[in-house]
Amino acid sequence: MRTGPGTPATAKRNRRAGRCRQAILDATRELLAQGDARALTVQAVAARSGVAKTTIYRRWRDKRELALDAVVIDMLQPFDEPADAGDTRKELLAFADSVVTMLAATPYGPAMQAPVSQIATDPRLARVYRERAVPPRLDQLAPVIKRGIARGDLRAGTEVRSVHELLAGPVFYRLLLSGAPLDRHLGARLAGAILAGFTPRTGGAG
Amino acid sequence: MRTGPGTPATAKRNRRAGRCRQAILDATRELLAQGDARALTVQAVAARSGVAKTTIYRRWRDKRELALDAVVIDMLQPFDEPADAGDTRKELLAFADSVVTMLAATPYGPAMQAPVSQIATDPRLARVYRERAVPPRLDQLAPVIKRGIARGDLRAGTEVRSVHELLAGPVFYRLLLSGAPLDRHLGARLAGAILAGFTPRTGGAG
Amino acid sequence: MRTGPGTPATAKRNRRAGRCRQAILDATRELLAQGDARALTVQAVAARSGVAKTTIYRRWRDKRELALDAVVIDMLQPFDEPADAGDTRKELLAFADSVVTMLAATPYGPAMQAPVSQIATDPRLARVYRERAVPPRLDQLAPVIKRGIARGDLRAGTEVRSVHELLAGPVFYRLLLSGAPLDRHLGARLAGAILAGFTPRTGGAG
Amino acid sequence: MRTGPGTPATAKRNRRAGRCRQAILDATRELLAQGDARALTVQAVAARSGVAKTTIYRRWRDKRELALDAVVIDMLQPFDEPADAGDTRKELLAFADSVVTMLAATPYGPAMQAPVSQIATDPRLARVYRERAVPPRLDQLAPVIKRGIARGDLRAGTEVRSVHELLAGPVFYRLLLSGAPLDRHLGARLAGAILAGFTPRTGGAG
DNA sequence: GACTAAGCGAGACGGTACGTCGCGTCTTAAA
DNA sequence: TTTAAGACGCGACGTACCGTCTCGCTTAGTC
Repeated sequence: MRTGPGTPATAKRNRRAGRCRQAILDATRELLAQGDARALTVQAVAARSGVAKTTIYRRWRDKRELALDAVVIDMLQPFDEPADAGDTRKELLAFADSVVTMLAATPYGPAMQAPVSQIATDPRLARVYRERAVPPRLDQLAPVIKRGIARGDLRAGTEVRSVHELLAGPVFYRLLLSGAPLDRHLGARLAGAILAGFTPRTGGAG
Repeated sequence: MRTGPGTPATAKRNRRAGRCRQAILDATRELLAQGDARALTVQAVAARSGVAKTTIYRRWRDKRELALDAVVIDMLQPFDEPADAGDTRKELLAFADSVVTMLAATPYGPAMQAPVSQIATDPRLARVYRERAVPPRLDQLAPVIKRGIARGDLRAGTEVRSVHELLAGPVFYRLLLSGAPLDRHLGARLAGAILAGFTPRTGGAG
Repeated sequence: MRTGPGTPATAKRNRRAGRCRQAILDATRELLAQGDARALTVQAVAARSGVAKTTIYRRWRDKRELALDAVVIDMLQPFDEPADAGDTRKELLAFADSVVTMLAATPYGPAMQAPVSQIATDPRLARVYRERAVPPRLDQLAPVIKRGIARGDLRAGTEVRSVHELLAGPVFYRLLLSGAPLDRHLGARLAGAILAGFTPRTGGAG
Repeated sequence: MRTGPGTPATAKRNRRAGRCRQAILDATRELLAQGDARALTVQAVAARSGVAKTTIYRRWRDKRELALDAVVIDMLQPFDEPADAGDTRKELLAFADSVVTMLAATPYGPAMQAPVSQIATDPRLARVYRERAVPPRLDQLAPVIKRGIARGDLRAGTEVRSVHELLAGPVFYRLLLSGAPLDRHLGARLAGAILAGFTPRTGGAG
């Protein structure tokens, strides 16, 4: 019913709400980055962000959704548009490196572990992840694959999803299970595996 | 091989203790298999196994170690010795399939999710996993790689660990993150990737 | 007497908190009155008072402080101001009877046993008892002694504390140890002992 | 049915059993003497006495009976026969001092607190106390009273039990509740109170 | 001097209560 | 209307002792 001043009021409210939201997400990421999943406590987030616990629950159903939200945002932000480098290996490498870099970056890597591991145990979170985090990645990878096929570097019919699994799977495996470092060589090795596996002869796009 | 008065006592004690231990681990796996990580409660394990809560705590430090123990045992059980099939692709496929099969099996797959996610967030558990679950797998894979190199199917210097990552990583990625099915084709695709990547020409061991 | 915006808030909060507190103390006394010290369980208090266990622990450090609080309140409530009866024997008798009556009353007597026994074994509780329960009693008795001395019924220099010990000690002894009844005669006998001991001739205030 | 050699067998058995029993009681007293009632645990007694927990439970129903047994023995041991000193005050003082001394002695005083406080909360223990610990005391005091009456120092009809309450009550009150010291003056004051109360004139047996 | 039975040690076990932690709800005052 | 502040119900945690039980060993007394 209110007219006129309603819009600026809403704007102001949103501005305040936005500040709250941001403070909460920041605090969440800081806590996640500590590497101990148990450090992420709603009360700790509230204390660190200077926000009331109630305010957090008003916006997120529970701390796991909050955690997921905090990191999905991170995963979506550093997106460059996929560049045509004229070289399939380089493009695959660029993609693999973007995955490695994101997960290796401080504080994103440690901050990812808890939410990602929660994805594994909560179908609802998994659904959010699959719907919000994966498709953009596939969209980014698809043109690379397409050009690779066109160049004759990749087999016709190569599925984007399969390549993505092969590139991302080992990275996550290191992050979550083996604990091996996410170093510079990993991206190259993965790109190489896509092109030639571990066969003696260098792959077609060498 | 010690005989004498000590042994029967120990045996009997162990028999009783063993029954307890088994009941606890079984209950743990059943709860884990329900797919909801929060279903795994020490009290629930106690109730389901008909064992006192204290007995559980007498044997495991907390429910996470219990969970890890329950699944590590599962991971270690289905071990066949790696057979020389005379065909690198077949051997890689056999290995990949063993991973897929184990994680796909009911109730082991779902039961793995919770502990695996905990491994990701607890360095102590991660260490246990790396020390107890990974080496046997690498030991199993190593001769396959060695024979593959000898046959000229794999590049000299191919690292067991890298191959393992490439074979296991995508499987875990599906299980934990993407939720894609662990089907029959996955093993073949992974073995193929090792041998030829996604290049048009069939790999050396085709 | 502070007014303003703060007070109603506090009042309302206190009203709720007060209801909780009262329910807890009531349940505590009921359980104590059962005569079996082991019946006093925080969980039982919670169940009986319809309050969460945590709420109890938010207010009292442990069940012993709760028990002490529950009975100290009882000991402090029935305080009349010490009346000048013009007769030392009567005044001493009134005091002694007030002790007897309080400890004999249902449910206060049985309810006292457990906390009192705990006072005996916990210096911290003992301190609370001495600081909160004893001084009011001495304050009550002091004018009686003073008037008794003034009347020539009591020796100059008679210590309040000594008289109190002599009046209260046997009552507690019956309650806690001998189990003898806390009857009507006890107060009179104690008052008489103060005035004349058990000597043949009636004491000065006879 | 067995005759003859049965008795020595029992004797030897009893000798071993006696050693056990003694070790247990000693350990119990040591733990009680620490002043913290919670220090008395069956496991601690077992550990300290070098005896298996089972052995303790074979002889005592629970730790409270054990504790009571440990101190009742102490209360019964230091009995001198009541001497005719020819002076009622001296004899009363001797009795009062024996109570004070026993409860003040290390480690008996602190060791008494826990069991005595348990007497207060367990009718079964109270019964044991009344039946085993009190009568000997009364028997000891009775001749003193009798002689006091004969000498004209005490009123005819003075009840032993009343005098005992008046002498022992304040001592226990200090020990258990007020925490006041069990010093030298206490006995004298109590004996004096019996004889003259707190009246100005010295009592008949001064 | 072997045999038997009783007591003892060791310690796992089922169980009760403890006191703590964090969740997510709810109420209330103030902005 | 939204927020901060925080009490509350709740469920699980991991711990401490309890008192019971089983079982092998030792020891004491019998044959």
